[in-house]
Amino acid sequence: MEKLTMRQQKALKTKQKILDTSLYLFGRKGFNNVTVDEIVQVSGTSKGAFYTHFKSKHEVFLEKFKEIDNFYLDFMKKMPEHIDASEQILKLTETQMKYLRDYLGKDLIRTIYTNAIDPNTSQFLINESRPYFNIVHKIVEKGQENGEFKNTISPDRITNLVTRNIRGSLYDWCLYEDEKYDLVQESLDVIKLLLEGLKATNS
Amino acid sequence: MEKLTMRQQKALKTKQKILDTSLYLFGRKGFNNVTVDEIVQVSGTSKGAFYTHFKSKHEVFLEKFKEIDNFYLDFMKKMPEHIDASEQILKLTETQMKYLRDYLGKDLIRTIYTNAIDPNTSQFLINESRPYFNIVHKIVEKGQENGEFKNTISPDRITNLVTRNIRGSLYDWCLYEDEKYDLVQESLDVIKLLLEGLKATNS
DNA sequence: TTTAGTCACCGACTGTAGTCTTTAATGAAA
DNA sequence: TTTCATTAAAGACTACAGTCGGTGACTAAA
Repeated sequence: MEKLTMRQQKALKTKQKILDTSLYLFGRKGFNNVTVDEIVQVSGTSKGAFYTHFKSKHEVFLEKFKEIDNFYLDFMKKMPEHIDASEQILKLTETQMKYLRDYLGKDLIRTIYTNAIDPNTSQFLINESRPYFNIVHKIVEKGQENGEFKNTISPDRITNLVTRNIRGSLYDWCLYEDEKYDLVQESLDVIKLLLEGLKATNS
Repeated sequence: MEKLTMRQQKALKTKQKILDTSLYLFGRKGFNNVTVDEIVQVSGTSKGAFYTHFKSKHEVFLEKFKEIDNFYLDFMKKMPEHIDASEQILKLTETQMKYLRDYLGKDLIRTIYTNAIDPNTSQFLINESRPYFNIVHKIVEKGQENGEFKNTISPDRITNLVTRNIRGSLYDWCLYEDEKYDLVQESLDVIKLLLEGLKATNS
Protein backbone atom coordinates (compact mmCIF):
# COMPACT_ATOMS: atom_id res chain seq x y z
CA MET A 1 0.00 0.00 0.00
CA GLU A 2 2.90 2.33 0.68
CA LYS A 3 4.67 1.55 -2.60
CA LEU A 4 5.03 4.99 -4.10
CA THR A 5 7.11 5.54 -7.19
CA MET A 6 9.72 8.29 -7.22
CA ARG A 7 7.31 10.33 -9.27
CA GLN A 8 4.42 10.01 -6.85
CA GLN A 9 6.65 10.93 -3.95
CA LYS A 10 7.74 14.07 -5.72
CA ALA A 11 4.14 14.91 -6.54
CA LEU A 12 3.20 14.52 -2.90
CA LYS A 13 6.02 16.85 -1.96
CA THR A 14 4.76 19.43 -4.42
CA LYS A 15 1.26 19.16 -3.01
CA GLN A 16 2.56 19.63 0.50
CA LYS A 17 4.63 22.63 -0.54
CA ILE A 18 1.55 24.26 -2.08
CA LEU A 19 -0.56 23.45 0.97
CA ASP A 20 2.00 24.82 3.43
CA THR A 21 2.58 27.98 1.42
CA SER A 22 -1.14 28.57 1.01
CA LEU A 23 -1.91 28.19 4.68
CA TYR A 24 1.02 30.37 5.59
CA LEU A 25 -0.12 33.13 3.25
CA PHE A 26 -3.80 32.83 4.23
CA GLY A 27 -2.75 33.19 7.83
CA ARG A 28 -0.64 36.25 7.13
CA LYS A 29 -2.88 38.15 4.73
CA GLY A 30 -6.32 36.58 4.82
CA PHE A 31 -7.83 34.24 2.25
CA ASN A 32 -9.21 37.00 0.04
CA ASN A 33 -5.94 38.87 -0.12
CA VAL A 34 -3.91 35.96 -1.41
CA THR A 35 -3.94 35.07 -5.10
CA VAL A 36 -3.25 31.69 -6.60
CA ASP A 37 -0.50 33.31 -8.65
CA GLU A 38 1.14 34.44 -5.44
CA ILE A 39 0.91 30.99 -3.86
CA VAL A 40 2.39 29.46 -6.95
CA GLN A 41 5.18 32.00 -7.12
CA VAL A 42 6.12 31.79 -3.43
CA SER A 43 6.00 28.01 -3.40
CA GLY A 44 8.06 27.83 -6.58
CA THR A 45 5.48 25.77 -8.44
CA SER A 46 2.92 26.61 -11.13
CA LYS A 47 -0.77 27.11 -11.82
CA GLY A 48 -0.79 23.71 -13.44
CA ALA A 49 0.66 22.05 -10.35
CA PHE A 50 -1.78 23.88 -8.10
CA TYR A 51 -4.80 22.70 -10.01
CA THR A 52 -3.61 19.12 -10.40
CA HIS A 53 -3.56 18.86 -6.63
CA PHE A 54 -6.52 21.02 -5.64
CA LYS A 55 -9.88 21.57 -7.31
CA SER A 56 -9.97 25.20 -6.27
CA LYS A 57 -8.44 27.81 -4.02
CA HIS A 58 -11.21 27.08 -1.51
CA GLU A 59 -10.35 23.43 -1.40
CA VAL A 60 -6.92 24.10 0.04
CA PHE A 61 -8.58 25.66 3.05
CA LEU A 62 -11.05 22.80 3.26
CA GLU A 63 -8.10 20.45 3.66
CA LYS A 64 -7.13 22.30 6.83
CA PHE A 65 -10.71 22.30 8.04
CA LYS A 66 -10.84 18.53 7.82
CA GLU A 67 -8.35 18.33 10.66
CA ILE A 68 -11.28 19.05 12.91
CA ASP A 69 -12.50 15.51 12.54
CA ASN A 70 -9.35 14.28 14.24
CA PHE A 71 -10.04 16.76 16.96
CA TYR A 72 -13.45 15.15 17.52
CA LEU A 73 -12.00 11.68 17.75
CA ASP A 74 -9.42 12.91 20.23
CA PHE A 75 -12.10 14.63 22.24
CA MET A 76 -14.17 11.50 22.62
CA LYS A 77 -11.28 9.53 24.01
CA LYS A 78 -11.03 12.01 26.85
CA MET A 79 -14.75 12.46 27.43
CA PRO A 80 -15.79 11.29 30.91
CA GLU A 81 -18.44 8.59 30.54
CA HIS A 82 -20.36 9.17 33.72
CA ILE A 83 -21.80 12.63 33.11
CA ASP A 84 -25.20 13.44 31.64
CA ALA A 85 -25.77 13.44 27.91
CA SER A 86 -26.68 17.13 28.13
CA GLU A 87 -23.46 17.86 29.92
CA GLN A 88 -21.54 15.93 27.32
CA ILE A 89 -23.09 17.91 24.49
CA LEU A 90 -22.35 21.17 26.25
CA LYS A 91 -18.78 20.13 26.91
CA LEU A 92 -18.38 19.06 23.29
CA THR A 93 -19.79 22.35 22.07
CA GLU A 94 -17.56 24.41 24.28
CA THR A 95 -14.38 22.59 23.34
CA GLN A 96 -15.26 22.55 19.68
CA MET A 97 -16.04 26.25 19.54
CA LYS A 98 -12.84 27.18 21.31
CA TYR A 99 -10.95 25.06 18.84
CA LEU A 100 -12.65 26.76 15.89
CA ARG A 101 -12.18 30.22 17.30
CA ASP A 102 -8.60 29.90 18.49
CA TYR A 103 -7.07 27.35 16.21
CA LEU A 104 -8.84 27.41 12.85
CA GLY A 105 -10.07 31.01 12.97
CA LYS A 106 -12.90 33.02 11.50
CA ASP A 107 -11.33 33.53 8.09
CA LEU A 108 -11.24 29.79 7.53
CA ILE A 109 -14.78 29.26 8.76
CA ARG A 110 -15.99 32.08 6.53
CA THR A 111 -14.35 30.43 3.57
CA ILE A 112 -15.85 27.05 4.37
CA TYR A 113 -19.32 28.42 4.98
CA THR A 114 -19.28 30.52 1.83
CA ASN A 115 -18.07 27.69 -0.27
CA ALA A 116 -20.48 25.15 1.18
CA ILE A 117 -23.43 27.05 -0.28
CA ASP A 118 -22.15 26.55 -3.81
CA PRO A 119 -24.06 23.54 -5.16
CA ASN A 120 -21.12 22.45 -7.31
CA THR A 121 -18.85 21.68 -4.39
CA SER A 122 -18.70 18.80 -1.98
CA GLN A 123 -21.41 18.72 0.66
CA PHE A 124 -18.87 18.37 3.41
CA LEU A 125 -20.76 20.24 6.12
CA ILE A 126 -23.82 18.05 5.97
CA ASN A 127 -22.03 14.80 5.30
CA GLU A 128 -23.52 12.42 7.84
CA SER A 129 -20.52 10.15 7.92
CA ARG A 130 -18.46 12.83 9.62
CA PRO A 131 -17.14 11.89 13.05
CA TYR A 132 -18.98 14.88 14.42
CA PHE A 133 -22.36 13.41 13.53
CA ASN A 134 -21.46 10.04 14.95
CA ILE A 135 -20.34 11.52 18.21
CA VAL A 136 -23.44 13.61 18.72
CA HIS A 137 -25.58 10.71 17.64
CA LYS A 138 -24.03 8.40 20.20
CA ILE A 139 -24.49 10.88 23.01
CA VAL A 140 -28.10 11.47 22.00
CA GLU A 141 -28.86 7.77 21.93
CA LYS A 142 -27.48 7.32 25.40
CA GLY A 143 -29.47 10.33 26.56
CA GLN A 144 -32.65 8.76 25.29
CA GLU A 145 -31.89 5.36 26.77
CA ASN A 146 -31.44 6.73 30.25
CA GLY A 147 -34.59 8.81 29.97
CA GLU A 148 -32.86 12.15 29.86
CA PHE A 149 -34.27 13.16 26.46
CA LYS A 150 -37.73 12.78 24.99
CA ASN A 151 -38.00 9.71 22.86
CA THR A 152 -40.79 11.11 20.73
CA ILE A 153 -38.11 12.42 18.37
CA SER A 154 -35.70 10.05 16.65
CA PRO A 155 -32.02 10.25 17.54
CA ASP A 156 -31.23 11.01 13.92
CA ARG A 157 -33.54 13.97 14.06
CA ILE A 158 -32.17 15.27 17.32
CA THR A 159 -28.64 14.96 16.04
CA ASN A 160 -29.75 16.89 13.02
CA LEU A 161 -31.22 19.67 15.10
CA VAL A 162 -28.18 19.93 17.33
CA THR A 163 -25.74 20.14 14.45
CA ARG A 164 -27.98 22.63 12.67
CA ASN A 165 -27.96 24.87 15.71
CA ILE A 166 -24.20 24.72 15.77
CA ARG A 167 -24.04 25.63 12.10
CA GLY A 168 -26.41 28.50 12.81
CA SER A 169 -24.19 29.82 15.56
CA LEU A 170 -21.14 29.55 13.35
CA TYR A 171 -22.85 31.21 10.45
CA ASP A 172 -23.85 34.12 12.65
CA TRP A 173 -20.31 34.37 13.93
CA CYS A 174 -19.21 34.81 10.34
CA LEU A 175 -21.67 37.66 9.88
CA TYR A 176 -20.09 39.83 12.54
CA GLU A 177 -16.95 41.65 11.62
CA ASP A 178 -16.11 43.00 15.06
CA GLU A 179 -15.63 40.99 18.21
CA LYS A 180 -19.07 41.70 19.62
CA TYR A 181 -20.08 38.10 19.08
CA ASP A 182 -18.72 35.61 21.60
CA LEU A 183 -18.82 32.36 19.69
CA VAL A 184 -18.42 30.09 22.70
CA GLN A 185 -21.03 31.81 24.83
CA GLU A 186 -23.54 32.18 22.01
CA SER A 187 -23.27 28.55 20.98
CA LEU A 188 -23.65 27.34 24.54
CA ASP A 189 -26.72 29.52 25.07
CA VAL A 190 -28.37 28.22 21.94
CA ILE A 191 -27.59 24.62 22.74
CA LYS A 192 -28.77 24.96 26.31
CA LEU A 193 -32.10 26.23 25.13
CA LEU A 194 -32.38 23.44 22.61
CA LEU A 195 -31.58 20.85 25.26
CA GLU A 196 -34.22 22.42 27.46
CA GLY A 197 -36.74 21.72 24.73
CA LEU A 198 -35.52 18.15 24.44
CA LYS A 199 -35.77 17.21 28.10
CA ALA A 200 -38.07 14.30 28.80
CA THR A 201 -39.66 16.11 31.76
CA ASN A 202 -41.50 18.63 29.60
CA SER A 203 -44.85 17.18 28.72
CA MET B 1 -39.34 65.77 -2.16
CA GLU B 2 -40.51 64.51 -5.51
CA LYS B 3 -38.70 67.20 -7.50
CA LEU B 4 -36.61 65.15 -9.87
CA THR B 5 -34.75 66.75 -12.73
CA MET B 6 -35.05 65.30 -16.23
CA ARG B 7 -31.66 63.80 -15.73
CA GLN B 8 -32.50 62.05 -12.47
CA GLN B 9 -35.67 60.68 -13.97
CA LYS B 10 -33.74 59.20 -16.86
CA ALA B 11 -31.19 57.76 -14.47
CA LEU B 12 -33.94 56.13 -12.46
CA LYS B 13 -35.33 54.63 -15.64
CA THR B 14 -31.92 53.18 -16.48
CA LYS B 15 -31.63 51.70 -13.02
CA GLN B 16 -35.05 50.14 -13.34
CA LYS B 17 -34.23 48.73 -16.75
CA ILE B 18 -31.07 47.12 -15.36
CA LEU B 19 -32.94 45.77 -12.35
CA ASP B 20 -35.76 44.28 -14.43
CA THR B 21 -33.41 42.72 -16.95
CA SER B 22 -31.22 41.28 -14.21
CA LEU B 23 -34.10 39.71 -12.33
CA TYR B 24 -35.54 38.34 -15.54
CA LEU B 25 -32.24 36.74 -16.51
CA PHE B 26 -31.51 35.44 -13.01
CA GLY B 27 -34.93 33.81 -13.04
CA ARG B 28 -34.38 32.20 -16.43
CA LYS B 29 -30.80 31.03 -16.09
CA GLY B 30 -29.80 31.25 -12.44
CA PHE B 31 -27.64 33.90 -10.82
CA ASN B 32 -24.34 32.18 -11.57
CA ASN B 33 -25.14 31.67 -15.23
CA VAL B 34 -25.80 35.31 -15.96
CA THR B 35 -22.91 37.70 -16.58
CA VAL B 36 -22.94 41.44 -16.01
CA ASP B 37 -21.97 41.87 -19.66
CA GLU B 38 -25.08 39.98 -20.63
CA ILE B 39 -27.32 42.08 -18.42
CA VAL B 40 -25.81 45.21 -19.82
CA GLN B 41 -26.18 44.03 -23.40
CA VAL B 42 -29.77 42.82 -23.05
CA SER B 43 -30.84 45.94 -21.18
CA GLY B 44 -29.13 48.14 -23.73
CA THR B 45 -27.01 49.91 -21.16
CA SER B 46 -23.34 49.67 -20.15
CA LYS B 47 -20.96 48.45 -17.48
CA GLY B 48 -20.58 52.04 -16.38
CA ALA B 49 -24.32 52.44 -15.94
CA PHE B 50 -24.58 49.14 -14.10
CA TYR B 51 -21.95 50.07 -11.56
CA THR B 52 -23.20 53.60 -11.01
CA HIS B 53 -26.49 52.12 -9.88
CA PHE B 54 -25.36 48.95 -8.10
CA LYS B 55 -22.30 48.24 -6.02
CA SER B 56 -22.08 44.68 -7.30
CA LYS B 57 -23.92 41.96 -9.15
CA HIS B 58 -25.00 40.58 -5.78
CA GLU B 59 -26.53 43.86 -4.79
CA VAL B 60 -29.08 43.70 -7.58
CA PHE B 61 -30.45 40.53 -6.04
CA LEU B 62 -30.35 42.11 -2.60
CA GLU B 63 -32.70 44.79 -3.88
CA LYS B 64 -35.26 42.11 -4.63
CA PHE B 65 -34.71 40.49 -1.27
CA LYS B 66 -35.55 43.73 0.48
CA GLU B 67 -39.13 43.35 -0.71
CA ILE B 68 -39.50 40.87 2.10
CA ASP B 69 -39.66 43.66 4.62
CA ASN B 70 -42.86 44.90 3.01
CA PHE B 71 -44.13 41.37 3.27
CA TYR B 72 -43.54 41.45 7.03
CA LEU B 73 -45.41 44.72 7.45
CA ASP B 74 -48.30 43.35 5.45
CA PHE B 75 -48.29 40.21 7.50
CA MET B 76 -48.58 42.06 10.78
CA LYS B 77 -51.63 43.95 9.63
CA LYS B 78 -53.43 40.68 9.14
CA MET B 79 -52.12 38.93 12.24
CA PRO B 80 -54.92 38.08 14.67
CA GLU B 81 -54.19 39.73 18.03
CA HIS B 82 -55.85 37.25 20.32
CA ILE B 83 -53.69 34.18 19.79
CA ASP B 84 -50.69 33.13 21.87
CA ALA B 85 -47.29 34.63 21.23
CA SER B 86 -45.99 31.14 20.40
CA GLU B 87 -48.74 30.68 17.88
CA GLN B 88 -47.96 34.03 16.35
CA ILE B 89 -44.31 33.18 15.95
CA LEU B 90 -45.18 29.84 14.39
CA LYS B 91 -47.63 31.47 12.02
CA LEU B 92 -45.07 34.11 11.09
CA THR B 93 -42.45 31.47 10.46
CA GLU B 94 -44.72 29.39 8.29
CA THR B 95 -45.88 32.29 6.15
CA GLN B 96 -42.41 33.70 5.84
CA MET B 97 -40.87 30.41 4.78
CA LYS B 98 -43.53 29.77 2.18
CA TYR B 99 -42.90 33.23 0.82
CA LEU B 100 -39.16 32.62 0.61
CA ARG B 101 -39.55 29.21 -0.92
CA ASP B 102 -42.25 30.00 -3.44
CA TYR B 103 -41.75 33.63 -4.25
CA LEU B 104 -38.11 34.57 -3.77
CA GLY B 105 -36.61 31.14 -4.34
CA LYS B 106 -33.51 29.25 -3.27
CA ASP B 107 -31.18 30.82 -5.82
CA LEU B 108 -31.82 34.26 -4.37
CA ILE B 109 -31.44 33.10 -0.78
CA ARG B 110 -28.20 31.36 -1.68
CA THR B 111 -26.91 34.56 -3.19
CA ILE B 112 -27.91 36.62 -0.16
CA TYR B 113 -26.47 34.15 2.32
CA THR B 114 -23.21 33.80 0.42
CA ASN B 115 -22.81 37.50 0.07
CA ALA B 116 -23.71 38.27 3.67
CA ILE B 117 -20.60 36.45 4.88
CA ASP B 118 -18.34 38.85 2.99
CA PRO B 119 -17.23 41.42 5.57
CA ASN B 120 -17.05 44.16 2.94
CA THR B 121 -20.75 44.19 2.22
CA SER B 122 -23.70 45.58 4.13
CA GLN B 123 -24.73 43.66 7.21
CA PHE B 124 -28.29 43.48 6.03
CA LEU B 125 -29.17 40.11 7.55
CA ILE B 126 -28.31 41.13 11.08
CA ASN B 127 -29.48 44.72 10.83
CA GLU B 128 -31.63 45.13 13.90
CA SER B 129 -33.71 47.90 12.41
CA ARG B 130 -35.30 45.47 9.97
CA PRO B 131 -39.06 45.12 10.31
CA TYR B 132 -38.52 41.44 10.92
CA PHE B 133 -36.66 42.09 14.16
CA ASN B 134 -39.25 44.57 15.33
CA ILE B 135 -42.07 42.19 14.67
CA VAL B 136 -40.51 39.28 16.49
CA HIS B 137 -39.48 41.58 19.30
CA LYS B 138 -43.01 42.85 19.79
CA ILE B 139 -44.45 39.36 19.87
CA VAL B 140 -41.82 38.25 22.37
CA GLU B 141 -42.49 41.20 24.66
CA LYS B 142 -46.16 40.42 24.70
CA GLY B 143 -45.38 36.79 25.38
CA GLN B 144 -43.33 37.74 28.38
CA GLU B 145 -45.90 40.19 29.70
CA ASN B 146 -48.63 37.62 29.74
CA GLY B 147 -46.38 35.04 31.39
CA GLU B 148 -46.10 32.78 28.39
CA PHE B 149 -42.31 33.01 28.13
CA LYS B 150 -39.62 32.98 30.78
CA ASN B 151 -38.59 36.45 31.77
CA THR B 152 -35.15 35.39 32.86
CA ILE B 153 -33.99 36.11 29.32
CA SER B 154 -34.30 39.60 27.85
CA PRO B 155 -36.66 40.13 24.90
CA ASP B 156 -33.71 41.32 22.82
CA ARG B 157 -31.94 38.09 23.50
CA ILE B 158 -34.93 35.93 22.72
CA THR B 159 -35.53 37.81 19.49
CA ASN B 160 -31.94 37.22 18.66
CA LEU B 161 -32.20 33.50 19.26
CA VAL B 162 -35.37 33.16 17.23
CA THR B 163 -33.98 34.99 14.24
CA ARG B 164 -30.76 33.04 14.49
CA ASN B 165 -32.66 29.79 14.38
CA ILE B 166 -34.45 30.98 11.27
CA ARG B 167 -31.17 31.91 9.63
CA GLY B 168 -29.86 28.48 10.56
CA SER B 169 -32.79 26.78 8.88
CA LEU B 170 -32.38 28.90 5.78
CA TYR B 171 -28.66 28.28 5.64
CA ASP B 172 -29.23 24.56 5.81
CA TRP B 173 -31.83 24.81 3.06
CA CYS B 174 -29.14 26.39 0.88
CA LEU B 175 -26.81 23.47 1.54
CA TYR B 176 -29.13 20.90 0.03
CA GLU B 177 -29.22 20.71 -3.72
CA ASP B 178 -32.12 18.28 -4.02
CA GLU B 179 -35.59 18.72 -2.60
CA LYS B 180 -35.02 16.46 0.39
CA TYR B 181 -35.17 19.44 2.70
CA ASP B 182 -38.65 20.79 3.42
CA LEU B 183 -37.94 24.37 4.42
CA VAL B 184 -41.32 25.05 6.00
CA GLN B 185 -41.45 21.87 8.05
CA GLU B 186 -37.84 22.09 9.17
CA SER B 187 -38.16 25.69 10.27
CA LEU B 188 -41.32 25.00 12.20
CA ASP B 189 -39.76 22.02 13.96
CA VAL B 190 -36.77 24.04 15.03
CA ILE B 191 -38.84 26.96 16.22
CA LYS B 192 -41.24 24.70 18.11
CA LEU B 193 -38.37 23.19 20.00
CA LEU B 194 -36.93 26.59 20.77
CA LEU B 195 -40.29 27.83 22.03
CA GLU B 196 -40.49 24.75 24.20
CA GLY B 197 -37.27 25.82 25.84
CA LEU B 198 -38.60 29.33 26.34
CA LYS B 199 -41.83 28.40 28.06
CA ALA B 200 -42.25 29.90 31.51
CA THR B 201 -43.54 26.59 32.92
CA ASN B 202 -40.15 24.90 32.78
CA SER B 203 -38.36 25.57 36.01
C1' DT C 1 18.29 -1.60 -22.77
C1' DT C 2 14.91 0.12 -25.68
C1' DT C 3 10.52 2.06 -26.32
C1' DA C 4 5.95 3.43 -25.80
C1' DG C 5 2.95 5.53 -22.80
C1' DT C 6 1.72 8.21 -18.70
C1' DC C 7 1.18 12.05 -15.92
C1' DA C 8 3.08 15.89 -13.10
C1' DC C 9 3.88 20.13 -14.34
C1' DC C 10 4.20 24.39 -17.09
C1' DG C 11 2.46 28.84 -18.45
C1' DA C 12 -0.23 31.13 -22.04
C1' DC C 13 -4.98 31.78 -22.45
C1' DT C 14 -10.07 32.56 -21.28
C1' DG C 15 -14.02 34.26 -18.79
C1' DT C 16 -15.90 37.44 -15.85
C1' DA C 17 -16.46 40.86 -11.96
C1' DG C 18 -15.30 45.13 -11.07
C1' DT C 19 -12.40 49.83 -12.03
C1' DC C 20 -10.95 53.92 -14.29
C1' DT C 21 -10.68 57.46 -17.65
C1' DT C 22 -13.30 59.97 -20.80
C1' DT C 23 -17.39 62.10 -22.86
C1' DA C 24 -21.46 64.63 -23.45
C1' DA C 25 -25.82 65.88 -21.92
C1' DT C 26 -27.94 68.50 -18.38
C1' DG C 27 -28.79 72.04 -15.21
C1' DA C 28 -27.50 76.05 -12.29
C1' DA C 29 -25.64 80.68 -12.11
C1' DA C 30 -24.45 84.89 -14.42
C1' DT D 1 -28.34 83.15 -23.49
C1' DT D 2 -23.76 81.86 -22.23
C1' DT D 3 -20.72 79.53 -19.23
C1' DC D 4 -19.23 76.42 -16.11
C1' DA D 5 -19.87 72.48 -13.05
C1' DT D 6 -21.99 68.15 -12.40
C1' DT D 7 -22.86 63.48 -13.26
C1' DA D 8 -24.92 59.50 -15.83
C1' DA D 9 -23.18 56.67 -18.96
C1' DA D 10 -19.76 54.46 -22.04
C1' DG D 11 -16.43 51.06 -22.79
C1' DA D 12 -11.45 50.00 -22.59
C1' DC D 13 -8.83 48.09 -19.05
C1' DT D 14 -7.31 45.33 -14.83
C1' DA D 15 -7.20 41.55 -11.64
C1' DC D 16 -7.71 37.08 -10.77
C1' DA D 17 -9.73 32.20 -10.68
C1' DG D 18 -9.68 28.60 -13.36
C1' DT D 19 -8.66 25.91 -18.19
C1' DC D 20 -6.12 23.70 -21.72
C1' DG D 21 -2.77 22.02 -24.98
C1' DG D 22 1.99 20.94 -24.80
C1' DT D 23 6.44 18.87 -22.88
C1' DG D 24 9.69 16.03 -20.86
C1' DA D 25 10.95 13.08 -17.05
C1' DC D 26 9.75 8.93 -15.28
C1' DT D 27 7.67 4.11 -15.40
C1' DA D 28 6.89 -0.36 -16.95
C1' DA D 29 6.70 -3.86 -20.49
C1' DA D 30 9.37 -6.10 -24.12
